[in-house]
Formats: sequence, structure tokens, C-alpha cells
Amino acid sequence: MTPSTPVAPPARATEPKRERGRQRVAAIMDAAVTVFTEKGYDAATMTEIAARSATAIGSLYRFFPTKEALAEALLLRYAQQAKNGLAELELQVPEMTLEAVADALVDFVLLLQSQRSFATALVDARSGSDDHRKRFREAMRSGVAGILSRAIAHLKPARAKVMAIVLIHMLKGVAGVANEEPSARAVLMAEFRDLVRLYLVSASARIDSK
Amino acid sequence: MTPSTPVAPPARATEPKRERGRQRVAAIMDAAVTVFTEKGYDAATMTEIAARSATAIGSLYRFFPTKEALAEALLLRYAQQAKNGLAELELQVPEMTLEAVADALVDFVLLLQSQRSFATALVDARSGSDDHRKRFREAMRSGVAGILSRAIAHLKPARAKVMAIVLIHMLKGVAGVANEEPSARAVLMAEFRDLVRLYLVSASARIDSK
Amino acid sequence: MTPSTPVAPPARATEPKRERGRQRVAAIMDAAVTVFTEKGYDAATMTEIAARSATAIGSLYRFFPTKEALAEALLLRYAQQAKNGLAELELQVPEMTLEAVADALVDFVLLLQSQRSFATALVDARSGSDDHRKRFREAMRSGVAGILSRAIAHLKPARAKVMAIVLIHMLKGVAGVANEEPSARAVLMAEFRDLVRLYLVSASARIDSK
Amino acid sequence: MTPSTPVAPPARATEPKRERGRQRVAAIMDAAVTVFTEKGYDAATMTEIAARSATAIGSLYRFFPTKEALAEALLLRYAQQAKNGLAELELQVPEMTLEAVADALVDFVLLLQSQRSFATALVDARSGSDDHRKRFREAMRSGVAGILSRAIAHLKPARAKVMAIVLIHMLKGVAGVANEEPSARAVLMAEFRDLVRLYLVSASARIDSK
DNA sequence: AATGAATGAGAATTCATTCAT
DNA sequence: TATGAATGAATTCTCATTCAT
Repeated sequence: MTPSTPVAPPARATEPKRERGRQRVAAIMDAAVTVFTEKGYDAATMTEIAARSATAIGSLYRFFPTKEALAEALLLRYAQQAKNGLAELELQVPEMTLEAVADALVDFVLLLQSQRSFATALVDARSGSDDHRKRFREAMRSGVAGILSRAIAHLKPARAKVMAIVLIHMLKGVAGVANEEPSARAVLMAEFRDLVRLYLVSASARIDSK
Repeated sequence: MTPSTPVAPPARATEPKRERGRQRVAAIMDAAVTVFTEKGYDAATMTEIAARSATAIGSLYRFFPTKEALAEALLLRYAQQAKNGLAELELQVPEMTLEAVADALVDFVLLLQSQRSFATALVDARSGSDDHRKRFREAMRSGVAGILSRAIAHLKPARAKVMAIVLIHMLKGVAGVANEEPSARAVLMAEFRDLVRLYLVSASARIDSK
Repeated sequence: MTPSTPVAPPARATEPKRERGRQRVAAIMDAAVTVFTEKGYDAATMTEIAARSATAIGSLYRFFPTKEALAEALLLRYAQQAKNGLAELELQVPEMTLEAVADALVDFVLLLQSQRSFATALVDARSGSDDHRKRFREAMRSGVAGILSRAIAHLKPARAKVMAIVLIHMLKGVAGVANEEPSARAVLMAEFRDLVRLYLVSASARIDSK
Repeated sequence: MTPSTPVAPPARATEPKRERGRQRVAAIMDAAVTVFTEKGYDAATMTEIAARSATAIGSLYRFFPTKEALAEALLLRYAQQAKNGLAELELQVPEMTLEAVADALVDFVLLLQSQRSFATALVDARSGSDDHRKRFREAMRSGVAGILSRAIAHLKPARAKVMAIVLIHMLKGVAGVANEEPSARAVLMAEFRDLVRLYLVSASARIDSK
């Protein structure tokens, strides 16, 4: 048969309507995280994801009609978690010192880290609707900017945004520490922690001195 | 037991003996950089690289026996350039202020940047012998550490190494600025520059205060 | 890999550049005619066409990048033959009686018939660029109309066109006779022949009587 | 040896006992006509037919155990209608002129036409038991032959059959007119009408002249 | 040495049909 | 009985790599 969807939008996953389906979807997503993380988006195969989640390939496609749709769903879930985490953190900022905020951000990243590497793989993938990816990036930036605004008095929104971008980049480095030799990890972590603190404190100081 | 070399080391198959060959190789490598950058390692095809360099696919394989070998060669060339640049920079460090060194590092990254995006694509690719990649990373770190050692008096080698790692990560961010909206680029660049300076100056100060 | 041609035009076949390739292409096209005829466009598989022409599937795709492209090429070849045949016939019309022209048209169809059934399958297929199909239809109609114009004096172009359409439809019936029981074929053929003659003669008479 | 019935005859799985079921079946059949018409037999999917008739795929299969069975049922329904129409027409023939009969046949086809295109799709499909198709064809031919016999005095049964075949083919052309450009339709219709009349009248005349 | 043809494993995706709830 | 999940063979198409001229 000739494909009946010559130019279709990214295609959303069919929502499971029974308990069994929901379990399947969960299993698939977990397996997908693993495989994407191990191999990257391109090299990961739907077949392997199906196999690892003990799902027939047809069933996999029932819920995720496209490799891309699957990645998208994963990213969405991840984004949700990240967003929630940031929102939570933001609430606690008022009662924290700047250093504590810096540490909290680092801890937050560390918490997400298990999923982060796959997210990196997917976010960096070039194919597909960058739409979601952009929105995700934006959400992260807004979240971090929000925290910064609360943490540093009189920080202008524009600067908060810029700092958020830089900060997020730094935090990516934190996640990357996991790939280093075990012996070096502790020191590296400490160094990153210091740098993050330094960045926030310095920014705060610059404002106060004005 | 014989040493573990089951697979022939992926390297250039034939050293081009004649001028004609060297041109071919150069054309191929240039095309490869373009294609790898545009599509990423996996999505790039040998056929397209051949086409873009006006090379027959068979000829391409004469020079680079596998896709991986081609990537490796590219990486090697890139590493060489980076190394040379760093070495050069290192020589000039003694006559520079710390801030100038920070700026120079940023400028250096910017210079490499055109090739950097493809390098990122290749370095992040998981397949194949990480051997080269590791060596490349090591070289970069050593180079930057060397510069730091010369730039900051009494900096212990171990700390220089740690700082190099952190610094290199930051510099990657600098390269990433290119992907941002044009309107935001200048500010972001400035922010990164500040941060790099801040990092070096702060590290230097910490030592002096001891 | 993700496909690199998300929305590409029907894709033309790569022209073979060596003798071997040309033979391949011929073998493939012959096999394709057979398979399309036997199973129809949808049910025919590229795998089977490859197998029947003793071609590796990859080679098949080298020359015909799409199932559709293959069908298109077949149709083109067929159209060319039909066109040529009609053009030839047109030249001879002046020296023929009307009945002879009628018979010649029937014979012409019979000649094409071996390929006709597959062409029907392809022309009727819904997918793909109707462009070629339309052009083919138009060519046939023009050809037949030309013959009619030469065969029937004072026939107006517009009427010639209309008659051509009707005539071509009748001729399709002639081709369809092959599917009937052998015992009935001869009589059916004769009946169709008579009808075609009747049609032409009657049309001619109507003009003369004016 | 037992008679060759290896596969169960594809027929309605369950006669709907209740009103509800009958509605379902009707909805399914209607949707099926639409989808088959739009896409052709092969490209039509059971899933889509189910969706369009708001039927669960499982339910669809309760009523029609295979895709083929569904097609068969559709064809059967169509055949019934055609048969009835022809039978009705046959009764009226004695009081009609030959020309009127010709027109009536054309009108009859036009009436069926809405369903005809799908029927064409299915009749032309090669898969499955041609049994039904043959029977359908036979019924049509008999019906038309009957009409002819009544319309043309002294027409021998054998000739009636042959003429029926030719006539039916011509009538298919009438149905095909719908695909032509609107501007051309009227003229084409008239031409086909004339041809049908011409055919009947001429046949009648030939007999009388004997 | 250069070129383009050949190869075939493997990837994404579809869909008729069967099962379990 | 009705529903939606499960299944997996089959299909189109890709591409790194090898061969033959």
C-alpha cells in the first residue's frame, strides 16, 4: 500500500484507553530513554526499543506513530519534570541565601541528570519540529530566570534572562561531570559549584555597587 | 595472546602520492565538514560527501576506507589546528594580563568555531574508537592548562587541569551563542566574556590571598 | 537515518552510464511490466520485481528511486510506443478506406495490448503525479483525433476530439476481449470491429448528408 | 476426494439479529463504499472504514470477517440493485421504441453510477474469489441480453449475449464521462447516447434486412 | 587508478487479523 | 457482546561497503 499520510504533522501519540495500554506506554518510554541515551537519536532503533520493552513493534507504533513522536513525548515528559522542579525551587528561593540557591540549582540539575543525557541527545537532534525543543528551552530559561530574579534583588528581567542562559550552560557542564573519571569527579563538582556561586554572587555584588 | 588489535586501525588508506590526490583529499574533507555539520554524523551519507566533492564513491573509499575513518581524519585535523593555536597562545601569555588571556581564549574559540560545530557533532557521536576523541580532549585540556599555568602564578598543575576542564566547557557555550537569536548574541557574548574573566581573576585572587 | 527527502518531487531515475546498467534497467522494466500486470500497482512489490529481474533490491532502487518512479518510467515508455504507432498510422490514412482505418485502429490496439493491461493498471492508479497520466491520455486522444480528421473529410476538430474519446474507450473494450472465454473471443472481436466501423462510417455519413 | 473448499467461503460472519446490528452493518457498508471509492481496494484500510463508521475495529470484524468479505458484501448489494434495475427495465421494454431503450440503458447506468466507481475498483481488484465477480458479470450480461431480446425482434440469444457484452462496455464509458472536464461532459454524453442508439438501431436493421 | 554498478542487511512503518477484558 | 490492545509478517526504502571494468 502507498502511505496515506504523505505530509502529516508530527503526529501525536494515541492515548491509551485501558490500564494495560498505560503500562505499555510507560514501559516503552522507559526503554526509549535507555536506548536513546545509549545510542543517540539516529542510531537508536524502534525495533530495539520495542524489544527492550517486550513490546511488539506494532504495539509500539500504536502509541507512538513515529520515532520522532516518541522522542517528542519523552522530551515533553522531561520538560514537565524540569519545569515542576524549577517552579518548586522558585518558591523556596526567598528564604535562601544566594549560595544556597546556587547549590540548589546544581543539585536540581544533578537530580535531573539521569534523564538529562538523553534529553541532550534529543534536543540536539536536528530533525523534526524544533517547536517543542524551542519551547522547552524557553521554559527552562524562564524558570531559571524567575529563580534568579527572586534570588537577586533588583535584577532586571533582561539580565535575568541572559544570566539564565549562561547559567544553564554551566549546569550542563555539571551533568557532564558524570562522564569524567571517578577520581576527578568530586573535585570537578566542587569547582563547578564554586563557579556557579561565584557567578551569582558576583552578579549580585555588581548590582549592589551601583 | 596477541595484543588486542582485532580491527585494523581506521586511518587513511593510502597516502596520496601525487598532487592530484592531495587535492582530492582536501576536497573530500571540506565536503565532509559541510555535510557532517549540516546533518550530523549519522545522517550524513558517504554518497553525499562524494557528490559534494565531485568524487566518485569508489575514489572516496580509496582515501577513507570507512565513514569512521573519514570522521577521525577530520577530527585529527581539527585537533591539530586547535593544538597549534593553543600552543601559540601559550607563548604569548607571559606578556598578557589575566583579562587579556581570558579574552584571548574566547577569541580563540571563536576562531575555531566555524569548525567547532562539526567537531561537536563528531565528538558526541558514540560509535567507534573513542581513543582519538579522548586524546583530543586530553590535548585540549593540557593546552588550556598550560596557558592557565603560565597566566596564573603559582597555580598548581592539578588545579590548572580542573580549571581547564571547566573553562573548556564554558568556551563551548561561547560557540553555542551562534545559535541564539542575532539580537541576543552580543549581550550573551559579553556575558560569557565577563564570566571567563571573572573565573580567571577570582582563581588568581584566591591564590594570592593564601 | 532519517530520510533526507521529506518532500521530494516524484524523483527521476538515475540514468545508467554503462552497458551493464542499461541491461539492468531493461530487465527491471520487463519484470515490472509482468508484475504490475499480474498484481496491479498496489499489490506489486518492489521486492518481487527485483527478484524476477534477478536484481538486488538496492540496484533496483539505484535506477528507480521509487515504486512510483518505476511506474512512471514504464508508462512513459508505453506512451512513446503508442504515440509512435499512432503517428505512423496517421501517415497511411490518406490511402485507406474508412473501414480499413477502423480495422487498423483495432489492430493497433491489439498490437499494444500485451502492454495495455499493465498500462490500464497504472493509469487507473490513484497515487502520484497524474501529470504524466494526463499527458499520456491527451497524447492518445490527439493522435486518434488526428487520424479521424484525416480519415473523415470535413470533420471538425472539436468533433474529432469527442469521437476520439469515445473511440478510445471502445478500443479499451477490444483489449478487454482477451479476458473472455476463448470460445467467445472471435465473435466478440468481430462485433467490436463492426462497431468501430459502424461508428466511423456513420459519422462520415452524417457529415456528407449535411 | 472431497470437493475443493479448503477455505471457508468469505461471507457475513453473523447475521445481525437485532436492529442495532443492522444499523451498524449499514454504517459500515456505507463507510466502506466511501473509502474503497476514494482509495481503491488495496489502499483502503479496515481501520479507516471502522473509524469512519464509528465502529470499533473488533466490531467491524464481527460482521465482516475479512476485508475481502466486506468487499464481497458490497459488491453483492450493488449487484442486487443492478439486477433489480435491469429486471424492472426489461418489463417496460415491450412498450418502448428502440431509441427509448437505448436511452433507458444509459439512464440506468447513470443512476448506478454513484456506486459504480467503487464497484469498478472492486471488480478490477484481482485478489480473492473471482467467483462472485463472475457471477455478477454474468448477471449483468443476462439482464442486458434479456432487454435486448425483448427490444429487438428475432434477435438470437447468442447475438444478444455478444451485444450485451459490447453494450455493457460502452456503458462503462458513459460512467467514465464523469471524470472528464465539466465543459466536455454534455457533448460526450450526447455522443455516447448516439452511439448506443446507433448500435441498437443498426443491429435491428441488420436483422430486418435479412 | 578511477568509476559507477552491485549488494544486502537493516530501518521505519503499515495493516489485516486475533485476543483478552 | 463490544472494545481496544497485541501481533508480526510484509513493505518501501537507505546506505555503507565491495566489485568489476
